[in-house]
Amino acid sequence: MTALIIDDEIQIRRLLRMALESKGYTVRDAENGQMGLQEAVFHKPDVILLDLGLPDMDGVEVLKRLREWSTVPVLILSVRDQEAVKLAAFDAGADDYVSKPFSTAELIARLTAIQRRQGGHEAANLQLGPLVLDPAHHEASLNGQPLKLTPTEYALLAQLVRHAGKVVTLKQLLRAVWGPQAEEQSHYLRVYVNHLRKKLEGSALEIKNEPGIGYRLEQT
Amino acid sequence: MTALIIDDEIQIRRLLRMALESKGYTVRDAENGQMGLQEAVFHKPDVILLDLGLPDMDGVEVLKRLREWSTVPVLILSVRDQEAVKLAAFDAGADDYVSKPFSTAELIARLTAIQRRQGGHEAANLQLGPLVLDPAHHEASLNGQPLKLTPTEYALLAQLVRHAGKVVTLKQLLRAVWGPQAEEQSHYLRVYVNHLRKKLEGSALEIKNEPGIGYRLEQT
DNA sequence: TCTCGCTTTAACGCATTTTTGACGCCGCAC
DNA sequence: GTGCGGCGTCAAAAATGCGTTAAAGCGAGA
Repeated sequence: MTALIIDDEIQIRRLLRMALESKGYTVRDAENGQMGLQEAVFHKPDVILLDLGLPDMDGVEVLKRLREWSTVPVLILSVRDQEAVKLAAFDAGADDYVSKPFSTAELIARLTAIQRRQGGHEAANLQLGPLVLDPAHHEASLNGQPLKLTPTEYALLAQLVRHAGKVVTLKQLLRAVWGPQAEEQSHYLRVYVNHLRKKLEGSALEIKNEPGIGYRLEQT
Repeated sequence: MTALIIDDEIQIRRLLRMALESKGYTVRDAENGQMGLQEAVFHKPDVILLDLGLPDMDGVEVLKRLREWSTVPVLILSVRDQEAVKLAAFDAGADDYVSKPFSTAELIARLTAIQRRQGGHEAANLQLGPLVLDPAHHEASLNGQPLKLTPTEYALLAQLVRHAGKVVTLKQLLRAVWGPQAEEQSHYLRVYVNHLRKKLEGSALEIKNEPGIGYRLEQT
């Protein structure tokens, strides 16, 4: 379970890091918006703590950019307590908003609440027929047999399983697996869908293509 | 989308009811814990607003009982702002905690955030009679049957459905589907309208031509 | 440094989709 | 009746997207 802290004040980062690590989180941090977004793309944290007052760009802007491709839970930290700011943050896709100064215990409690809610989708095993994905360990099994997948293969398959039976657009898949800058690189998908198809051969699962739109994972 | 308010103060219930109804919620309410739990069992609301200071039982106790069988999102309202109370509430399974007096706008924003996370909010489908378009998945269905459309066909039909019953000019259609540089290429439309008409055959929908002006999608 | 496994890039044949062009029809003006 | 413009239909040609395979990069660990 990893958390990403995006805040320019080092004291805050230290305080939060200690609190989170004591709860078993792996913590990464970033001191401005740009670096925060990069971290998010690269390390795919399970939760993000985002300060609104960043030196390089507005926190709400960071959140908007993030939401273009990620649904990771985001808790906003801010010294500003004005209603308009709060509403803008929630509107941009924030999950919670805590004003500084804050109680770390309450912060952790709110974080837990967010992740518990997220848990219904994420923490529990993803399952579709004979295929089981374990997000905690990035492992998969098919018909009870372990299924060996590379990290990229796993990420792609997980995305398909989450929307099992429904079409997932090329852009959605590329954003989720390779990041927003790879939105147009649809050849990645051709290669990796091919890998997955081979590994799913003989099972009741099939990855179908909807030409020009995306892919769909189906149980036959 | 229905909300359940559990609070003993009638002013609060009225205030919340108005705010929620204006946002399109169906609202039910209860003035004590027992009735609240009954309502929850019987009407299965999509979200619950729970006051901690109830006359018959402690709000946290209500929440615990509720969590024995339900995972419905719960937002706590309370006059008490002590940390210990908050932590107990989160620990019992609350999704958010708002202290009275509160801003209704912020409350609604927090409610929306919770429900967004829950997945209750889904992108609005375009619908016209037996035809449903799902923009999130670029899928279409007619009379419940999936309808196979190429990307261009989908884009054109979506444009017509958005202006269902009204004439859409040739230029508008061409700009929306093929881009502004194709404004004059009205022969594209002749071909694709033809495709769509064939695929809509037998349904109650018809694409009519208004000579020299544009096309109109009608329910017959 | 070498090896191994994973990711990225490139190339080719095939299927589908889009574009183009041809032709006939209808309604309207002359 | 004749000519004309916009429309409907069809089918061939061109373009695009997909599946597949293999080789070239790349980084971590021996």
